[in-house]
Amino acid sequence: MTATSGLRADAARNRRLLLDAAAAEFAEHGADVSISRIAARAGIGKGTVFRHFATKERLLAAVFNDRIEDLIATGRRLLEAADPRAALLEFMVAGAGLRIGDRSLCQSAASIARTEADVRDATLRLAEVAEALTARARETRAVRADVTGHDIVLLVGAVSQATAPLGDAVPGLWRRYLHLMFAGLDPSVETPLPVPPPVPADFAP
Amino acid sequence: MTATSGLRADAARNRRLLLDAAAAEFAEHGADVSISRIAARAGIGKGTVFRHFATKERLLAAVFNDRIEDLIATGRRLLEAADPRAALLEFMVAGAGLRIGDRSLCQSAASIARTEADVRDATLRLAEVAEALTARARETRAVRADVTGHDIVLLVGAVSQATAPLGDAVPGLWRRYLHLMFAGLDPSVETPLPVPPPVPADFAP
DNA sequence: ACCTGAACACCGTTCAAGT
DNA sequence: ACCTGAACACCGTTCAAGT
Repeated sequence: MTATSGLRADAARNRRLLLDAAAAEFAEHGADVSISRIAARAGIGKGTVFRHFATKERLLAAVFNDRIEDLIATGRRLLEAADPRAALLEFMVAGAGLRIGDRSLCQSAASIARTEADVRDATLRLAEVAEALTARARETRAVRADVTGHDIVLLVGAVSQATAPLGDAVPGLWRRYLHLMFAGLDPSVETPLPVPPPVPADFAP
Repeated sequence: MTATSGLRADAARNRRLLLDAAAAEFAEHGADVSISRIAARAGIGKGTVFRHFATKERLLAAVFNDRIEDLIATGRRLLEAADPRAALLEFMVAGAGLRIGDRSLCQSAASIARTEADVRDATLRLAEVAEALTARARETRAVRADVTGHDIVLLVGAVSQATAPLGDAVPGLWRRYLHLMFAGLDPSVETPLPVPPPVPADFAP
């Protein structure tokens, strides 16, 4: 949820209407829908859109951000699950499922992760939750020792893009690649990786 | 290489200049460069661009197609390598490396694979080469028995998109995820996959 | 303080006029 | 046959005028 404090009543209301309309339009017609369409759906003038978000990219980032926050909440919940391995897998399923929901939005948003400050912050917090989940799985030897939370976040994104060439022709196909990648995390084939994992500093603009 | 037979001499020459200019501009500035820029770089009028390619998407598809043809050639060559496992890995490295070269182009092109006939055909021929390479690896138990050529092609695409959130901040990072995914192909952890692989019919428009 | 729609610059695409 | 640039519809963004 993006902040609405300090706003006049009508402005706060418009902002909410705008975000809801944008989320719906992005999901239905992809990231290329026009601002006019979104404004019309929200019942506000298109000039008002730019008063709340300086650029279309920022609006996209805000919608994407809400999605990340949802996943962070899911991750926190899964930290209390009994089986660390199952919890990590479920986290990845939830993340990939979320992103599959509107792939177009997430595809455009991926390249924004570093340029938009709020998306970067949310991504780093998501990576922290992922790292906590991964640490539990590492300790029980459920996954290899050299895998980090950042790895998990990037792999979830990769899963959701893997089936892009097929559109929605084979609805659940992404699960195939999620399981294939999860198998790659197994300690039984722990050959050394050629490159170290990314660190938070790599996300700096 | 896209066909130029049956064209008048000047048209064939312009088509080549256009494709070269488009490839260069897409690589340098991403898939969002304007047709005007491309036309200017090719030294032709922008009206001429649309005489050769009815739409910007089709131009993008043509450039992407040349990239796929290159990879098909690489795959054919690797079919004669001694070690099936090393050959498959090298094929995936070559494919991901190619796509990393201009990720923006490949990102836009992914969603076109099914709508543009020539891209679909090239993709299917690529999958055939990948299947031949995979079959050799399967026979020597270098990879699990339930992995197909289509799987390999989709995984290569996934690798190239995995690091999109980081841009070019960590240059060789994609190799980390390629090796992680390749580890997932190992027969030692062959848990059953939840969904069957895609078949050529799934690429039908 | 916030909203609005007309105005602007730019882009993909079309097409009448040229060779 | 093919090339060209002016013309068109549309988009993201700005801003003067309103409340």
